[in-house]
Amino acid sequence: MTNVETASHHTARGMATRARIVAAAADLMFAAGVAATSLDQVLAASGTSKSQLYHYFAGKDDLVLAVIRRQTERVLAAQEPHLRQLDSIAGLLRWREGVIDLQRLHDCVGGCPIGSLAAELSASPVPRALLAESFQRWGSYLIAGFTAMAGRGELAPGTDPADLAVAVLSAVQGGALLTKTTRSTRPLELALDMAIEHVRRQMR
Amino acid sequence: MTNVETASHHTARGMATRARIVAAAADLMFAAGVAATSLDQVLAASGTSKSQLYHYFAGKDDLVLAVIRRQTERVLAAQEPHLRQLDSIAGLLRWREGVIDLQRLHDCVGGCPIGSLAAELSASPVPRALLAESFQRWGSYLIAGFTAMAGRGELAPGTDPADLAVAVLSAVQGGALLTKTTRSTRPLELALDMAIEHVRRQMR
DNA sequence: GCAAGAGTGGACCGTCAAGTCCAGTTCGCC
DNA sequence: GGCGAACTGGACTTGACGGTCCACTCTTGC
Repeated sequence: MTNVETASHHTARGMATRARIVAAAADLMFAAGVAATSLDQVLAASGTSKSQLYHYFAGKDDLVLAVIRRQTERVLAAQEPHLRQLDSIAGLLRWREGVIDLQRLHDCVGGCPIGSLAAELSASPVPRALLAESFQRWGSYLIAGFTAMAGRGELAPGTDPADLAVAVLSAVQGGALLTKTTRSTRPLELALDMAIEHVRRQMR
Repeated sequence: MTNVETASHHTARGMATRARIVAAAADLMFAAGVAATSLDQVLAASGTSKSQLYHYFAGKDDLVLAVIRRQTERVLAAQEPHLRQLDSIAGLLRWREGVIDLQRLHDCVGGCPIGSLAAELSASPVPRALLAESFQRWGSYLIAGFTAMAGRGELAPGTDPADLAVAVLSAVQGGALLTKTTRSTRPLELALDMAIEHVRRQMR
């Protein structure tokens, strides 16, 4: 009954309300963290009431799962223009700019929405599994690009696109964490430079 | 009056009590996060009472600062055998093993103690500043190693040891985050491999 | 047009968190 | 040994939080 993305029993108005709740929760949790965000804050920010929240979600934990899904979609959507062209150094460099611009947009506050959720929630099994899946989805775009490069014979034989993707993602996450701690885009820039150099090094 | 590491007004017994509180808090917060750890849990785990905690700390925020300091010391101490020999690829590889073993020791739960605190606390100015300092201290060991390499002419001219250190630290943090999310040491291994390759690339 | 059920508002409750307070004990020092 | 300060125990206050409940209003399908 809860946690339904598609309109099974829900009307258009209901879905809109649900979406408003998730959007408000995602913003607040991005800014302050999951634990530091109360349901009352979410209700105030979304202009809804307790009964509505519990009409659409089983509880806070369930809402958090919806937030994870939403943030995953948003992160991927924000990179969408670049994600499908990660099959060349030029494409990776364009993606690099996009990722860094995104951090600048938020003044280096909050870091990576997915990464922040992962840091806070990966002690709990269910959110952790969902977040692992989010990373995997993100990584799949990198893997697709690297696989295309390998298919064109641009990658040294024996290079595993999946391993390469994990390394690059690690660089993004670590760079984003240091960026939000130091309030400077520099760490993210350096980490991404390293990662792209790493890819280039596998080329031949 | 609070937050005194050295024995200004405190007796040996008092300092021991204080240390027990910080130790218990650090362990609990490492396992579950800062927000998810209550003072009552800390008291129970340390065998102390409310009045003692508030005798040594101004409040939870103040206790958290002490926890940051303690975890920083612990992380650096755990790497101590390797930290002073980061001036060669061989030294970096030994350090790599140490870092990975540490994650294995905790079954990939919790990630990097400093990184986890940074992810949760870098929205608040005071903890954030302290954590930035912790990263800088950590990085200073890397910088020392790279500077020694540069002094021996092993690094390509124009290579900035500080930039190199930030990139390597980013890899560790990102690798640790993915490691705790996927419950596998693989991401950390791949990230560290990439980072060390990155250093090697700046050589000669 | 009229049920049935989706959607809504907000009062209410139990719990547990941080933080306060005070009375009592131990310690360090003269 | 005795005085003051450090130290300790735990009852207590206050408030916020997640969660429940019920009365009420819209929407929709027939």
